[in-house]
Amino acid sequence: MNPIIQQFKRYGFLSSEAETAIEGRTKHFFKKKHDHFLKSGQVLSSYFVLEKGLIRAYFYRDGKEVNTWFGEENQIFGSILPVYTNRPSFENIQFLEDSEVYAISVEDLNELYRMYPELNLIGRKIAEEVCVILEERSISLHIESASERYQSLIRLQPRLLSRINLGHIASYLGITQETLSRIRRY
Amino acid sequence: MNPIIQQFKRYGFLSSEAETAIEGRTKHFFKKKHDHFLKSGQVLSSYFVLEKGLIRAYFYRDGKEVNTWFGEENQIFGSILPVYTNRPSFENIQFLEDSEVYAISVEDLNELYRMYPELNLIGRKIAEEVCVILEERSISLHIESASERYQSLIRLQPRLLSRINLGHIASYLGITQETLSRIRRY
DNA sequence: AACATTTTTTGATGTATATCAAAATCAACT
DNA sequence: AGTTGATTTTGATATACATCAAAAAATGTT
Repeated sequence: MNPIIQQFKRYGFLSSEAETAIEGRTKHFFKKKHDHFLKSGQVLSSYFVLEKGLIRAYFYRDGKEVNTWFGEENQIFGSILPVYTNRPSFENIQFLEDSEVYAISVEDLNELYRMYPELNLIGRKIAEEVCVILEERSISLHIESASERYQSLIRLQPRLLSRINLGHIASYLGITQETLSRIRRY
Repeated sequence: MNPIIQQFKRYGFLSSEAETAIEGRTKHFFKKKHDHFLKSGQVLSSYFVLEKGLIRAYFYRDGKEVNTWFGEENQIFGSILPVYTNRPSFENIQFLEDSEVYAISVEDLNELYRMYPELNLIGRKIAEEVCVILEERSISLHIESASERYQSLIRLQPRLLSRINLGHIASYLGITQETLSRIRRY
């Protein structure tokens, strides 16, 4: 089954008509390691699911890349900003491994919301779950030391550490790679 | 007009039946400065609006209070966590001025979502807007220095500074009051 | 107005993390 | 297996911010 539909069904009921409509608008494609999904400011991003693969979201600050999150299999993600404002995201999304992707564009999603208002319950649940995740992330950045943030990451997304290099992890944690190296040495 | 309804209408259409149902479930009350709205873990929080007043949300860390956000007039807020999970928030909410409040409980809100599914569009929009705000907050904590975070606060919520003491502001920014004082001195 | 309480500022010193430079290790390719 | 480039670690030093203590200023109360 289309993994977007599979993810949607975790949040609420989907009529078979809505399911068919989503099916017809789902894009399926493959990307190579280092490819970009979205160039910031170019394309409206959308919700998507990795059947297989790994991605990072990042933006530029003083010419340097800053990672904001990582995505693995069996998650639904995308930028909320374009869904909410209909404007492009400032985030770039890059594949860190060869990946198989199912995606739905913002335009299609908004049309689906119009045609099948029942989808708004699922959209609400997804946005609410993202709020909870972002709240935890803010608190972690607000009060935890570098080493505590690293421990939190190990606890919450342990598999990431074996798939992503330490430079990317350090950037996500908001510290330098040197500091992360020293933290790991204990 | 009931300011909860007023806020809801900023996000989408509300049928007159739904409006009446919300009206009937809205609680209206007054609170004194220093009162608490919710004690964490006790009561399920809800969406609410300040007709007049000022609040802070905070939690405890190592016995000390840490502020997570402030709320003023003409905003809708509450913790998403209880709405999403139906479990109490870890946050405490305290009034920083004598306040007039309109509120709707999580139980009532969830019943309204069931009775008037159209409300899910509004709920989705609200959650999506909160996502955008939380994303900005995370980025601020991720990459900005103490002084930059202070400047961002001045830019985004200038009126807060004249209504809230510097201890509360410093806690919100994730720095000590002494550091904030030195930042302000330039 | 005088006193008590709260809030803000100042000073001295300590600590976590950044920066810069280089070495060591690992991975990829021929 | 040897060479090249990427990743990770190590060392020396700098900086932003914390901590502790106290003074100064502002605010509230009788």
